[in-house]
Parts: sequence; C-alpha cells; structure tokens
Amino acid sequence: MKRISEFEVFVPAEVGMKVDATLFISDKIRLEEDALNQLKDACKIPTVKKVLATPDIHIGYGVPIGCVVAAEEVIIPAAVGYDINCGMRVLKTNLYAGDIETAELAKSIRRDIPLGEGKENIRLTREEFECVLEEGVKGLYKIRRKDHFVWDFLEKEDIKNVLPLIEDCGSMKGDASAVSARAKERGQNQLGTLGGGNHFIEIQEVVSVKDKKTAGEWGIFEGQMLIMIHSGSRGLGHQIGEDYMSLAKSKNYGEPHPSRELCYIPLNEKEGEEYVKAMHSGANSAFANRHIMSLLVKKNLLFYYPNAEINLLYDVPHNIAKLEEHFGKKMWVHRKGATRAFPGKRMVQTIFEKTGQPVLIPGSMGSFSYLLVGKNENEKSLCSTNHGAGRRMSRTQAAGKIRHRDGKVLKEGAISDEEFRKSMEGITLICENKHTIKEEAPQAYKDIDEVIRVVEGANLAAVVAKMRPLAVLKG
DNA sequence: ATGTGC
Repeated sequence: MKRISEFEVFVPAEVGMKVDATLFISDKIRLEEDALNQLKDACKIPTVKKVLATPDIHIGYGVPIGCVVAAEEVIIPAAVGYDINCGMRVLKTNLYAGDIETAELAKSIRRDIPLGEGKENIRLTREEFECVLEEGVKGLYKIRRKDHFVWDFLEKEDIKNVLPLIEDCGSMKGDASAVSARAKERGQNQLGTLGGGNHFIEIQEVVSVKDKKTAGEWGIFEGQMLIMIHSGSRGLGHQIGEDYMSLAKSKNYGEPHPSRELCYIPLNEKEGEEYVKAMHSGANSAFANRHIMSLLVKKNLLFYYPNAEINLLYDVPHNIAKLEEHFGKKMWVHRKGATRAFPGKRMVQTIFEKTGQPVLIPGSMGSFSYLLVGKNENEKSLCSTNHGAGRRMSRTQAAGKIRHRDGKVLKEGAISDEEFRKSMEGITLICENKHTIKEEAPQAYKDIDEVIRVVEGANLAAVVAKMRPLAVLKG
C-alpha cells in the first residue's frame, strides 16, 4: 500500500488480483484489515476493470460496504448487497425548523409508518405488487385503490414533475418473473415501512449553506426544515439477494470465485440476465417504498401545517449496479454503500444539468448530515462518492452483549447508556427497539466530518449544505 | 441489511 496524498491510498495488484485498488481515505480513518482483504478479493474477479473504496469503507458480506466495483460481462450480487437499492431521499419544505414542533411531528409520523423489522403496511394484490416490481414509482401511479389516503395523494401528484427527481426516474427495467414467490410474499405488504438497522427518518435543520448558488437552484436555505428518509427494499430485496447469491455459489462459472462469499455470474448466462431483472425489480420496490413513505410524511406535515409546501429534492440509491460508460468503455458499475455523484455534464437533458446531481449523505444518528453535488473531477471514482459515515464498530461490539452458549454475559457493549444518552441530548429519538438502538449510536460510526473532508479533498463531491438532526425515527 | 443462526 502506498499513500499518494492526504486523501488517497494506492493498493498495487498482488497475486490473483487483476487490477489495482484505490482507497479514498485519510490517516485519521481506521481501515479494518478484513475490509481491505474484501476489497482485494473484488480485484480478483476475472473481468474486473476498476475497484475503489470510499472513506466510509467497512466490512460487508463478500465485498466491503463503501466501495465501487466495475466489471465487464459479469454481475456480482454481493457487490450490490442484500438491501438492493437501499438509498436516501430528501424532502424539502418552505418552513423554518425553528417554527415547527418537530417532536410532535415525529410522533405523528410514527403512527403512519411502522418502524423495525418484519413490519407491513400498505397491502397490495400480487398483480399490483408485480406492477411495482416492473415499473417502480411509475407502476405505483397505475394502481387505483381507495382504501388508504396514499392513493388519493398519488392521484393528485403530477407524475411528470416527480419522476425526474428520482435517480433512474424511480423506474428500472424490472421483471417480476425473475423474482421468486418467496421474495414476493415477503415484500408484498411492506411498502410504506421503514425497516431496521441503520434505516431512519430524520427531521433536520439546514445549519449552513456552503454553495449558495447550487443551494438556491435547489431551493435550499439556512434554517430550513428538511426531512431525510433512509430505507430500502426490505424483505423482498433481501430474499432476491439470498436467492441469487446461493444460486451463484451453487454454480461453477469457470474460474474459481474469489471467496466463499464473493460469487459473480456471467451475463451471457441466463442466471446473470435474470439477476439483473430481479435486481431492477428490487430497486423498483425500494423506490416505491421511499415514495409511499414520503406521502405518509407529507400527510402528517399538512395535518399540522395545512399551508406548508413539501417537495422531493432528490432520491438516490446507494446499493445498486448500473451499466455506465467510463474511460470510453461500458461497464457494470456496482456501488455498494456508495452513491452515484454525477456532475452536470453527465446529467444532460435533466433538471440537474446546470448544477450536477444532488448527493445525499447522512451522518450517524445524532450527527450532521450533508447535501453535496457531483464534481467534474470525479471520473477517477467512476463518478461515485460515499454513502454515509460508515461503521467503526460492529453491532455486537457497540451495544450487544456477547453471550456464551450457557447464556452468561461475557462482554458488555463498548458504549455505555450514559455515553449514548449524552450524544443524543437535544434530539427527539423515537425508536421501536430500545434494546438494539445503541448499535446505531454515533460512537459506533466514523466521524462524518472527517469522511466529508476526504470526499471534498479527493474531489469526489462538493458540500452544498450541512444539516443537524432535530428528531429521528428508528427501527 | 434481514420474519437476523447450528
């Protein structure tokens, strides 16, 4: 390994690696040895073209979270991850956060959005759900029901104005026939649910605007109340990941796979094509899930503030693979815990042509979040940046008691209740599971300000505005 | 991440 600059480390190809790797990381950020090994494994995929890590890198399944893997001719389910199209969405309002009873609003939102694992909300028929799997948010608009107010909200929305505010217009080329019945069963009634783990809904205040011009174009101002949503494809995406990762493992596709966890599928095989269709279906479901949640948030805001305006700023996936052209070559760019950060020149004929795409980066619960924009100089990261702060402690390390088989507690979590309480002072916290919430403590994550310093220093993206949390809803 | 695992 060789440090090239304050923000960049070069990992030369070792035996078995087809390409070098690049890490966008500073000395202040600890790099787990296993995460580096997983990154090296990704470099062993036969047709891999580029592998890089963002400063939020940490251990994942097969491939680290916080990395980009670009390859030709193969698709790599583990480089997308289990939560297909997990992503961020920001809703902007015309309100000053200081004028709003944010704790009350958060409590009210909770009544409409189930938090935590295994929850269901909007019930669909199999046919309706398949329509969402194939067309995403566009498919949602085709559903005509009357049994929930979200359908009335959808009917009133102008699809032409909404779809361009979602990456891929909230609709990838899905195919319900590539999704197992089990996956559909798990996901069919889960639209409009948050999920668990690091998923959240946060009411935030814009504390500073760094790029006034871009912020102005986007309708962002100091003191503004924003609502940030982080969620994914729930049980559906997880089952799709499981189905295709076990399929990939069971097959022998030529050269040995880099690790037991890291399998790839050639795209000239039927299974490779099928995974892409299933992945798109999972992505569509996640887009629809975040869209439904936005409407549920909107209803609650309008209940308290009938004259309020609330509009989508943007919706970005951070667990997805896409066919993109880089360095004159078309390749499958897998972003796992990484966000596309297209500059304006890659957003031609969209409303973000002038500014570049909005990049939505949450900090950990209780810390700042950031709104950024893609930079012209970020081709070296395949126009990608990080997706968040990134874990620095495992879940069990943070809060979980590591138990011996006989039930005796061997080791207490690294974060005390007192420490946790202090880090959340002044923030309304609404959570489903008080026993696991410390897994998401700010102390369990890297320092978001340092991560963002690397992102800007390495020219991956530029800060437009910074937000602080006022109220947070968690699983 | 996940109706969270032998």
